[in-house]
Amino acid sequence: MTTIYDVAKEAGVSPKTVSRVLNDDAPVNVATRAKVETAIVKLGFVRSHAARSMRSQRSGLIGIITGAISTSPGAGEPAGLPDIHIVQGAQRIFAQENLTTLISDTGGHLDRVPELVRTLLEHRVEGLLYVADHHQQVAFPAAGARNRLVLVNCYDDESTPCVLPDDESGQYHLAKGLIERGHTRIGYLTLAERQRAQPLRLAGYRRALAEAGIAFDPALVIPAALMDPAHEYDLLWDALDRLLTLSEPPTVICCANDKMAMRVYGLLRDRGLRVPEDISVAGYDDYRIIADHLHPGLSTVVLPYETMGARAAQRLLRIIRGQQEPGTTSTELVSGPPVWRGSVLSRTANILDFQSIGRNNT
Amino acid sequence: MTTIYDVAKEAGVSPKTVSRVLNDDAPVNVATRAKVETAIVKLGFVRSHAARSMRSQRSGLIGIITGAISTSPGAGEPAGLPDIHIVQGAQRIFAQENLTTLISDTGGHLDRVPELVRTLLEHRVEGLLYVADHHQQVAFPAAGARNRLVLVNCYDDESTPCVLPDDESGQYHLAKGLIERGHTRIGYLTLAERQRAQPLRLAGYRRALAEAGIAFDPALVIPAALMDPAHEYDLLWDALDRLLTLSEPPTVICCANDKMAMRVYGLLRDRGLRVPEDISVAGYDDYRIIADHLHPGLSTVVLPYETMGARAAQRLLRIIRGQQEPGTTSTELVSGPPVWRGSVLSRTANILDFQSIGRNNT
DNA sequence: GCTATTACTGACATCGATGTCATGACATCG
DNA sequence: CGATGTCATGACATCGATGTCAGTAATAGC
Repeated sequence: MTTIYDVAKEAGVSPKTVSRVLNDDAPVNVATRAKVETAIVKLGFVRSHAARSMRSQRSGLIGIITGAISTSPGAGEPAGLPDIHIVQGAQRIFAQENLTTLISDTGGHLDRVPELVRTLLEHRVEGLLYVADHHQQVAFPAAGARNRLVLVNCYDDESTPCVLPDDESGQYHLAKGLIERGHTRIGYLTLAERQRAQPLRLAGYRRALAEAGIAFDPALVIPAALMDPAHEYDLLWDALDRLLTLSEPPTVICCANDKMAMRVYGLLRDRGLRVPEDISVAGYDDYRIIADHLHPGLSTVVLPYETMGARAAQRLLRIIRGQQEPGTTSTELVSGPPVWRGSVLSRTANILDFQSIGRNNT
Repeated sequence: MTTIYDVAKEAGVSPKTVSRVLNDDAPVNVATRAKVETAIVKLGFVRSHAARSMRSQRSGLIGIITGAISTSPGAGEPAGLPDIHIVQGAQRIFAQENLTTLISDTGGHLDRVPELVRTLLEHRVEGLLYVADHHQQVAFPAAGARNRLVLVNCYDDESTPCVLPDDESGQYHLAKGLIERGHTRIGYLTLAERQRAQPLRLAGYRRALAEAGIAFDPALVIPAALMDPAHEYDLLWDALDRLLTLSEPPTVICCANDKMAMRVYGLLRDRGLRVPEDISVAGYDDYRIIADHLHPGLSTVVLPYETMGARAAQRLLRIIRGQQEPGTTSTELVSGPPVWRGSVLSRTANILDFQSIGRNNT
């Protein structure tokens, strides 16, 4: 590899002058600069990041720890949008700031995290992002990075700064939108109880009902997702059956995520029900590949992973740069709007029209 | 940051001895080693990668250039499995070898590639992987990395080593499997003509037909995917309509990818056709989120991205280490098997049964 | 016309590790 | 018992850049 010394010799100047040309540090005579630049091109010189960052004590690196890249197929994937989108959003911000991101993948083995953190620290990352694959509590072994760490999609009990999805608000706005569209019997196939998002979303659902003066009916809310996907299908079939055989069945079914909604499409079709003419369906996540391409398109709630990643990145930058945090709270919530596609029928426009459709097809 | 000098002072030894403990280079007295290790823990010492790699001339870094992370929603996504799986496979191999991967994202801007390459070279990556988002020809500006570069999912005209999906074989085995299941009229909704995979897959389709002695009927093969997804939907509807209104319509429809198959599910349902009782459907990619969760499950062909990534990584390692390449060819094909799920009806078991089903529902 | 800046350049030390070489204390061998 | 080898350790140079400081020449200010 050629060094600035080679370049200096070639151009007949001192190494320091080459450095000045490279960094545009201090004034350099145009003729000198030209000579140096010619030499650089001629020798194909490329700066050594190692030498540079060693001297300047700045690595220009940000570490991201995630399981996104290797959430292996088959491993208990906790249903939801792939967290790679979070990484995406963060990387966008860091790239703008000329920071290189060093992405470390857990490969699904959480016990490898301390090792990964160590590697990142060896690279002298200036900050660290920990990205979880779903909203959860974690105990991140930050070892020496505690004060330049931001958690994304997770939180801990040490008030480490974190960025979380606003599950309550998301489900609230979805339910509110459904009510505005004339639905009052809103079925809800939920996540497993112990999923962190679950009580939050349920709270949002109930808030929307309460605001509209609709009584909460526990029979309409059934858990239909398990951590273990193996038995999930039967569970879903059963939950759906319970909803549809109620004496006063729902006119719309909210699903805990888009993947579940996709299955519900199939199950409803098996029962001879059309979406949305006979029954409306909504999801959660706005998992584009599903929501966009299902037919009809799936109404759902944006799980704002990209934004969360970007926010976390901005927050980390503020911390690194020693700027005062705007608020004093460690938790930052990011909410995503509902997206309305064909899967939800509006019953407000013309009730009579709806009834005639219903009569023809039930 | 503490250095080995600090550790040396704390432990009362020379820096070199600390280095020896760290690298387990040369024999160190157990008592000395203990002192050093204690000092390391006490001071929270972490090696500097920069200094290390500068001296040893080994970075332990591999660069990966991809658009995987930021194939932004909305940008003309060329339908297919997200290339993140390729990165995944490669990273698995590199992690085994204690190499850290530096993932550079094009952010969808191909013109940023030279800049990314430069950054990677500044980090003195020992090898470079370029990952494309679909099977295509590229002109990669390798600038100085030409001899430690492997292309994945793409190839160039300079015989750079590359790893590609075996599209011919994939479609061949799918069609062969369909024929074995009693299908002879096999509809095929293809990719756009200029997609590299298209002629290859068509060749596979025709080879299977030829081997079974079935005449090729051009009316059964219709392009239904565009590079621009905006008009794709109408195109697909029209293509499907043409297939279904043939005097002798197909008993199965092969789609260019799983996403298209998902849409076809919906369109077929609109026409009152049941999958697979009335018509079978097959996809391509084995995009798990779709293929697994559609109802019924989608029969498709594995696009072996994870394996391709791993193979490319292994190949790059061989190149870096100066080991002789096994073959002399620059191109390495990786084939993926068909996966049979519920969307394809076997007509071989009992033809009469099938006919009765058909009569009831047509 | 003399001082105060500014433009431009280079010598040298330094960042934090490791490679090379030297050295002393023992152990082993013939 | 002397020659040789191994263990254990440290002094010193070095990797490739940049920060500090110094110095010269040209320009500006009064």
